[in-house]
Amino acid sequence: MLRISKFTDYGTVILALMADNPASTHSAASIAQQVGLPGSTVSKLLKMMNRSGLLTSCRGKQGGYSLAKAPQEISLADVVEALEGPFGVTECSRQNGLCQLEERCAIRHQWQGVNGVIHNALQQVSLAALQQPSTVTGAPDFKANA
Amino acid sequence: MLRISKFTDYGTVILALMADNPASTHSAASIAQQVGLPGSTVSKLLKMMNRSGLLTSCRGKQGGYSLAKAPQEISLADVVEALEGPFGVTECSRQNGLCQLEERCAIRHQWQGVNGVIHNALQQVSLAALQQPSTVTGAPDFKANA
DNA sequence: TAATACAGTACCAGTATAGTCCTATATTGA
DNA sequence: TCAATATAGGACTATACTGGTACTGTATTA
Ligand code: FES
Ligand code: FES
Repeated sequence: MLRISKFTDYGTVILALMADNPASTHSAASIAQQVGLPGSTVSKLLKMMNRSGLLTSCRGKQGGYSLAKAPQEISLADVVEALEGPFGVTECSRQNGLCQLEERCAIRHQWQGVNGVIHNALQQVSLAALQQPSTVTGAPDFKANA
Repeated sequence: MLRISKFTDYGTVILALMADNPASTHSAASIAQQVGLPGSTVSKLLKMMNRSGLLTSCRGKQGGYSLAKAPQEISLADVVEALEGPFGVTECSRQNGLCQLEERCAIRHQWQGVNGVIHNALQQVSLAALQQPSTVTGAPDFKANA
């Protein structure tokens, strides 16, 4: 399926929650409780997003996580890449040498174009946009002639 | 990963090949040979796409598959849906009752918007467009304000 | 120094993916 | 009629990924 993993989905939910109070720090436990997911899962996600640079962390009492950047500057593309690695709609559009058809494939370049378009789409949706109701609409504008 | 399956990728390669000769019928064996994939795999894909209505088939000698519609009228979205089922970027954006967060999730609606945008993007790329070099470009035009 | 909270990683079960194989059925042509 | 061709429809396998859990270690602070 052309689908993001549940983890990434959860990640966006968590980040959206944190974006409500961008200044304060949030502990894994409190986030888990608010969002209704098992603590261990939330903890794992926070660790991953921290390692990818989306969050900053502090240990000890009063510790927790907070957003590394302003909500306007974190996009869905950032979250996807943080939790799922390099962006690629097809195996082939992400990196060379992964697809056995690469040599004789006539449409590889086209998929890379599609990949760019979708990546771009996700880049234009920030955490801040997620908080506002129904801001994400509109059809993409292609130069594809057909 | 936000990625289509290899099968779907292969499917587009096969359809693009068939779109070169939209009129004639192509046997599974000849397609496999041209595209460089194992015959059994190609056969499976053709059967799936036939059942989804993308292709028409004819058995017996001189039999084979051909496109059910003109190359201009078959989009990447069609192929994805034929081979991967209903379109949904997130578990939740596709159907109700699949995600445990549904009730308290603040951003479900936003993901559905993103889903629509991506679906739309794939709908705008047809088999005919795949054949031409570098026709797929351009950034999507969002109303998302951030 | 004890409690808190993150860091890292290993682990497991369930599921999806990619690929193969086998039997049945329809069509054609000799 | 018969044999060859070619699709129809599954069942089946091995592998990889996903979602979720558990455990050990380290930093901070009251
Ligand atoms: S390069 Fe992989 S299918 Fe085209
Ligand atoms: S409804 Fe599933 S994460 Fe929002």
